[in-house]
Amino acid sequence: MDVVSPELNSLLPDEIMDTEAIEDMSHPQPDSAVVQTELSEDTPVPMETDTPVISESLSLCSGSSSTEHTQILTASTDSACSIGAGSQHPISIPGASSPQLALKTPTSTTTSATKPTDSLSGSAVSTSGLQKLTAPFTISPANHQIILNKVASSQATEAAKTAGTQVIKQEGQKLLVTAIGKSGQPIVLQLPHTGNKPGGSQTLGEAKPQTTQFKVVTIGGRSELKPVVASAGNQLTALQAQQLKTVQISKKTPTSSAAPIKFIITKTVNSKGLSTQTAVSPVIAGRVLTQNSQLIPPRTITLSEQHNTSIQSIPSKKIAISPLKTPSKVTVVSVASPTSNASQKSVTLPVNVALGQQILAVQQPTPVSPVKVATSQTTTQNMKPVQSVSVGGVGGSQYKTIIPIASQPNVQQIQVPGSRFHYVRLVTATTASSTGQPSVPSTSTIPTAKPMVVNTGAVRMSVPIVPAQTIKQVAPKPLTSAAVVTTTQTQQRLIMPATPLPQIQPNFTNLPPGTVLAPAPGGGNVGYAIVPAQYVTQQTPFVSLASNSSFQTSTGVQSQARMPLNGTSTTETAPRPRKPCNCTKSQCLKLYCDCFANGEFCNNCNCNNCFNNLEHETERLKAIKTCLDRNPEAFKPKIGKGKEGESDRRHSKGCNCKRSGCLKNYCECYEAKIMCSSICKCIGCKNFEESPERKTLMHLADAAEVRVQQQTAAKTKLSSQISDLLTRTTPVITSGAGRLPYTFVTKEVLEATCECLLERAKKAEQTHQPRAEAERLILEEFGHCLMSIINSAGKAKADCASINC
DNA sequence: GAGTTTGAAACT
DNA sequence: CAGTTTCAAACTC
Repeated sequence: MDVVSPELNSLLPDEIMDTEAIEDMSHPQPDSAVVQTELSEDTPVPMETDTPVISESLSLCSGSSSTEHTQILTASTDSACSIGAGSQHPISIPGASSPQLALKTPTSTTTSATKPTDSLSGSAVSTSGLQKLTAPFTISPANHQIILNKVASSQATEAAKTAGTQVIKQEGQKLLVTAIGKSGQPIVLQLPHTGNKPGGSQTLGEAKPQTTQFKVVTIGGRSELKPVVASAGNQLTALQAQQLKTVQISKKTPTSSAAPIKFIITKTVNSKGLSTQTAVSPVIAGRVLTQNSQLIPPRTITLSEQHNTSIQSIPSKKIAISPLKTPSKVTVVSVASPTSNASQKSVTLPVNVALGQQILAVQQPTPVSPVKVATSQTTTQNMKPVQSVSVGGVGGSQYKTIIPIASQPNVQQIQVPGSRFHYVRLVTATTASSTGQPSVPSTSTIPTAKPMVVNTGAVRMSVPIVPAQTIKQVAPKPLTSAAVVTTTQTQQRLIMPATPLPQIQPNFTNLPPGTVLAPAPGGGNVGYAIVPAQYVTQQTPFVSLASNSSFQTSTGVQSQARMPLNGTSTTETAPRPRKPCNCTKSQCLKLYCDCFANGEFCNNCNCNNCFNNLEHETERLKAIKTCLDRNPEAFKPKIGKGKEGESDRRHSKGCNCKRSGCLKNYCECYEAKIMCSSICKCIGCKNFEESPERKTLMHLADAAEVRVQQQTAAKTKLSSQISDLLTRTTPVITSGAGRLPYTFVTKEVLEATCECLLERAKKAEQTHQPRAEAERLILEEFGHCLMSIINSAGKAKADCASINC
């Protein structure tokens, strides 16, 4: 997991990147944006682990002139600010073997008056504990400049001077963010990929022939902007600079109907065991732009050895990451820096590591979308639409998409550790900007996976970790005027009434996963609907999210997205279909109903009097609220990570079995294929590690599975053989040789046979033969006919066979 | 497929 | 919080 430092985000300009400009990579406009992507096919990506120290600590501090892995970081988006004006802050990354790089951070007052108070100091980036930057640093976002240049490499320095470029690199993943609308200094951040090892291999990784995804995104058109890329050897060559693909991203004018998107940086991350990596396709909605190109990795600052890179004030903050996750691609969405007082701005920046997704969202100061939606607060203030966050990636091609959230700070993405789902918190603008503490106190977090929150004064970043989930690829869903958080695998979806029901508004922080907040069709500013995220895209007409013209541009992508109802999907990427429920009395509005419990609509179920659908929004919302009131975590997955140090999953509550011995599917633990733990209150439990009964069952299950596999293989083989046989016999039949006997019974043959039989019948009739005798004669004639057919067939075979030979 | 068993959810 | 009831899934025949 890697996260763009908050200061970096704070440096981002207010201008909205026109992502449309990057959609068409073939027609880049060179003077406003530079997007460069370099893929790293074989770079192993460290899996997020549950180790105590997951996040790497990156401290940028002046005075620490470590000879290892030091870069010059100069942050300034103001062209007037020269790199020399800033103070140099060497970054020392213990264990990093990369060449020295000095961090220049211009602290002096610059001409940029937009962010005079956004200075960032202290540990800005926390990467893996294995690797820490010892020196604190100070970045003056006011300059909108972060320049990372190699001290030893004058070329890089010069290059950095010439073009304001922010480069975030992780081994196998390189992210270049050009200077944000201003000809500032380049920012080069390296996200080292050294697995669990400190430093050392980072430079080696650059020297590897592996391809890395490298991107340079420049926001804000400045003709003087030039892509600056430091080579792996801290050498910036013209060729390398040429290799950088430049894409101009014109500033989005407010008149655009589309919701403003600052910019999105897609970063490819290789995951272990995943040899193949696909480039992230451009995402219309999320405007994820990924471009693969062979590039020499620029010298960057290592943000994280592992993919877990978080910016946090507490270096030892632990991020629980499920081992199952295999993030391979990361999309980093950069957002504009808030124009308001930095101290008042707080943004939760969730990073979904487990899903191979990183989310970096920074609120945009400029309100663009006028859509109002109900908030979790008692007030119904203007809420800015939240754009969907799509988590893509199945297997080896997961990519992370970070989409700028609302233009105002009233929407926060919430990652609930231990939850498989993403949440979006809607808060009022005042709430979001009022405190440095997380504005989502109600958001439950699992101790093992607490969101990493960095309060930099300008931007608070939250880096929550969610349990590993094998997510399904979901097409980016450019959602409209709604807060949409899309998860992929387990689509817990919730529908809330589109009609104004403030009195029954549930706590949004406890909404079922996959919740999509959408403005109610015709509901005005107060109505809202919480619908399954996937449902939104699948049932677009129903949701009518397009009511807001500001999101119309994403409809094209919406049509592409197909979301399942109750697990059913029209695409192969859809999750495994859920078993249809059979509820009869609960109206599918209680947790008895699995569909409801999973936040899904009932679809293709066998339930009676089902209210778990959009037609009963009110009832469903009430039921949801009731459930949440009873148990705020009612919609959270029961199976989560165990305690620290426990790698196994465990039931959040534990079972209460009495008669099943916890060896039947009655037991939730057993059903989840996990063993009972100390929190279970079961009696006569046999679902523990050493249980012979359990072992026996496991063996039986294994044997059964083997049998199933064998049967499947046998069926496949048989089918293949039949198919092959048909393939081989078809030409034979048509050619004559080997034709089956019935193939000789043609229409003509039948007619001739019938004529023979009729003729024989006429003869018998003419000769006044008895009926029995007539039948005998007819049958006899029929026998002759058959013999003739058979003889002809045999003769034909013989002839064909002789011809073929 | 009907009936029984089971344990979570809901209720008191 | 404990006991009881309700409920739907799991299971058996």
